Amino acid sequence: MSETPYRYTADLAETIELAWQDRWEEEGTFHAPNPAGPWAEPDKVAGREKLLVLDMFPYPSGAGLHVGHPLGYIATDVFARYHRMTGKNVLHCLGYDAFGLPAEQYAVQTGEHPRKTTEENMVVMKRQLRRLGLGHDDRRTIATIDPGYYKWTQWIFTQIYNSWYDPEAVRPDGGKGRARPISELVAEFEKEGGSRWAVNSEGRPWAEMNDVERAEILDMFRLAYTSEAPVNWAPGLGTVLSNEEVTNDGRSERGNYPVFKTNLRQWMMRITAYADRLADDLDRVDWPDKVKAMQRNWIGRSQGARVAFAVDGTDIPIEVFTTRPDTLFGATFMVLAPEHPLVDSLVPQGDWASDTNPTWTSGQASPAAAVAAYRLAASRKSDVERQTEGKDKTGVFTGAFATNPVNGQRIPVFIADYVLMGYGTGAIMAVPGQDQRDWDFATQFELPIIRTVQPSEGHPEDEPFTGEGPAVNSANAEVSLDGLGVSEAKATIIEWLAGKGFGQPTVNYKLRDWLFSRQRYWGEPFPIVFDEDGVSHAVPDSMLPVELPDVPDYSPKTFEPEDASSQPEPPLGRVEEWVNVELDLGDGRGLRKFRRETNTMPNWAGSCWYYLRYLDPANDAAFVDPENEAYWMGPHATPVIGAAEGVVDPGGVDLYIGGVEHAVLHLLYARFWHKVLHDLGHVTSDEPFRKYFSQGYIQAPAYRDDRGQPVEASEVVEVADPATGETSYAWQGQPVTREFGKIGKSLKNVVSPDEMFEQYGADTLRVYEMSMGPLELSKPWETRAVVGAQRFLQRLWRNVIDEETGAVRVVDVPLDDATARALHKTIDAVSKDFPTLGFNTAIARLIELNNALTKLDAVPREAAEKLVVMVAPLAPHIAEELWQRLGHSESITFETFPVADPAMLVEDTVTCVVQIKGKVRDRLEVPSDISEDALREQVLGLPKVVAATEAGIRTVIVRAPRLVNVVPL
RNA sequence: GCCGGAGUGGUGGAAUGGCAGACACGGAGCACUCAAAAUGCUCUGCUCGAAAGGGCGUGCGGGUUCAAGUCCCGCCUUCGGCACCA
Repeated sequence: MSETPYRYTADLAETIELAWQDRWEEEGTFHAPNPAGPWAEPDKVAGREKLLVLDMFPYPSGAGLHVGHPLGYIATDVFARYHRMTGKNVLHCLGYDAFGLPAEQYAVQTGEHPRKTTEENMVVMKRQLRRLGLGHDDRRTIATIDPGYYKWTQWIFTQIYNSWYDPEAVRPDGGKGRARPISELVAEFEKEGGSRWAVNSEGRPWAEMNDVERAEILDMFRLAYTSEAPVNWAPGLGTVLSNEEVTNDGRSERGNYPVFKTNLRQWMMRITAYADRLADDLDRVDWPDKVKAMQRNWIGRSQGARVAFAVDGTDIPIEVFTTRPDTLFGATFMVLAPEHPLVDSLVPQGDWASDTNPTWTSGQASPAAAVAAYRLAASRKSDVERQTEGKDKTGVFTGAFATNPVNGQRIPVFIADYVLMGYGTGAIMAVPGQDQRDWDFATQFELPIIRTVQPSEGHPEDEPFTGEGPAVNSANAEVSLDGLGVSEAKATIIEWLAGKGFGQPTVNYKLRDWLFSRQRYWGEPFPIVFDEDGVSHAVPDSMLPVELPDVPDYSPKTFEPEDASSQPEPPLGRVEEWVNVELDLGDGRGLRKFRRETNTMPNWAGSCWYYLRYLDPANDAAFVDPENEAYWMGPHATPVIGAAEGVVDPGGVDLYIGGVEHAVLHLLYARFWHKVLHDLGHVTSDEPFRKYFSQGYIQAPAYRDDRGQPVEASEVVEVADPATGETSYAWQGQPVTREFGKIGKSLKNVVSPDEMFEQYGADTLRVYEMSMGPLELSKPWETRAVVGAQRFLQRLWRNVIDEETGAVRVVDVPLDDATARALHKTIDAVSKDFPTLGFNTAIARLIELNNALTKLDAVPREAAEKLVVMVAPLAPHIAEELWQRLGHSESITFETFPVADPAMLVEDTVTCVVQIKGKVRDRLEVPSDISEDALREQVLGLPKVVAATEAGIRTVIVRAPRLVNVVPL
């Protein structure tokens, strides 16, 4: 029989934790009231501040959670629980991003319906999350695979499909450019003499066009449209991918399959229309600079000019984009991407001109032969090969010459694969004097180099100069840039070019439109049907959702991963009775025959708007009640900290925590959808995530044997060398090497939260994870160290409960002065740390206070109660239990967080540090309100100071009351 | 190559320009115990010293300052992101 039957052990923790989780569920403790909609409880909303705290949408993985996953969930939970104690109406919940590749791949292998495995995984994950004691509003746990959810995903798609971007329309905030219903565009087309009109390629006006022609015109405007364009095709996956899903070595982010560029008709999202707003509005949100930089980089906005170069023998000029129009006088040749559509019309018939430099011809007999050979070779090169070639420039002369508009010089036109068709105009003016790549090419092909910016002193002769400097060699009869700085020269030449009709200022972006269709089964079907003319139509709202049908075979047709010539075939295409339908779309044309779109949406679709559905998940009439959206997400009265003067707050989720791996993909797509919904008047907020915080990762030790293969980490033992005391590691008797890496199956280093619950309890796990270090840092997991968190909670428990009798042992006596001061210092520190996510330092302060209480003979009730309240956000179960045992019947959840008494924060006396020449030499207890003069005098009288200043004193720095620095002569 | 972050004890980490190393893990010792575990207490940056006390110390080299982990300049290492982006 144990002598301490009431000790806080893992078993007791489990009993307490399960009991409180049941009670929270029964009482609906974390149900957050809504102002409107099906769950309207306006009286509970009134007079309280709101707070919306969310985690990134998780995928319910079949392996369950490991200890790295809950880091962010615990952090948001602590934050949310803290704010409930400050009286706010806090909404915190979590759903499932349940469409996804793993379930589908499992289905392909086993024939098991992906819905079944996904739902099973969700059950496991739900259990694990509940066991953590997260204060989620469980009514709002949505899943993207529910038809009731994806009905609204499809509805949003039709909203985007039925919209166009009007760059001239004025927004409520005064800016220009917003989405408008496509019906308004059609109305303008139909208006005779209206401000907008359209003609098709044959010159026929709107009124005379047939349906197919009109659909083609509208596809040029719709924000969701189909287009035949080069897309990323991964034969090994059997699907196409967005640019964001392709790694920089030309492989799929998921599965690491080769990706090829193929021309296919696919669904696209016109995200480029929002490029400026997506870049500019980063100034309005509170996000890590790193993530803002990644988005800006991805959008890749650059200011420059478009300049047209006339070409000998054709009427069509070559248009280039340049960010350095000031260097135009140094343009000595041009380069087109091999795929550039003008190449064919440029290449002259017949043989090379007799004076052609032999290095330009690559040994081919004629320009046409050389170009054909080079294009073929370029098309066969993968992105990887193009990259590994690095700076070795290849290319070939087209035989054509263009004219430099500023000086009339005839300059040769090349094709080379260092110019990319996907950026700018796919053609450049080459300025070797001021560009490294052009310099390399010019050197290789013996082309002239003219410096048009004076290099700085000492700049090597044999290198291009890309820095700032005065323009040289840059004048014609009408304009001179000589002597001007780069930005003045740019402005001057652009003005001249524009006046002459040779060019105009322009802005270019790296961002491409978002490829939105996938040839997969496990995703949202498009709410789109095609009529017998092949014209697309949105399915009317009344027919949503378009439910995902069952199929005999879940796999898209996959191919040899290297088979670039293969074509995608979506699985839904095999369900003929689903694909071919007769519908009345309500457009007055009655029942007609249609074919359904057989592609499905990418995984990102469901995660682009889920945070909005949390706000009103039971609403059948709308994706979210506007009042609920305005309440939870609406703009704040004041902009975020650090935002520029005059900026309007965008609103959005008050705190969003998730991994930085979604910095570009999810966060950019969600912002885009949100802005469309904002423009169309469906949401008041202009950004989805007002404050985003990217948490670090938890890494765990992994071990490899002598062949470099990972071995099961849990079976590795630590061996201490008896002679040197150095530790090494062994697995089944063999020596292994240790490293720290991402937790997962591949490194065999998974630590499950289930093990932690069993050995320590959820509260201990929560405290340990929050105490490891700053939330934004990646930190190594150390199971051995978890015991520190458990000891803290155990001491806390013992301060309140007698381990032998189970009786409450706090005493109803007033606080002594030292305890009161320690308590209020802790309150002060902790209430600064919680709102700023400084949980590691908050825990350190709480441990200090708890240890101070441990040293008392008996713990005063006031100190114990306030400590328990402060611990509650971090370790809610033990706090609830102690709170109840201290005699309270209500949950601690809404207890008011203690407020520090400022009078208790000022000490009567403080330790003054006495420095001599900046080094600490003595200490002195002084009254905290001591005057500078009195302190100086006292310090100068100290024996050590007297001894050190025998030669005299140079200066004395007094920072009363904490520091005096005496500097002797 | 470009952009951004990080380098502090044996380990994770803490420090509005003002006592470097809070708190925790690990380690050492002591108490309790027949013993062990658990728990409690003490010590724990390196170094010289019996001690008192001293010297050194926040990746490296400079600088600013009475005073630098913190600010500035130049490097090194490392981790992310982007990358022939005109």
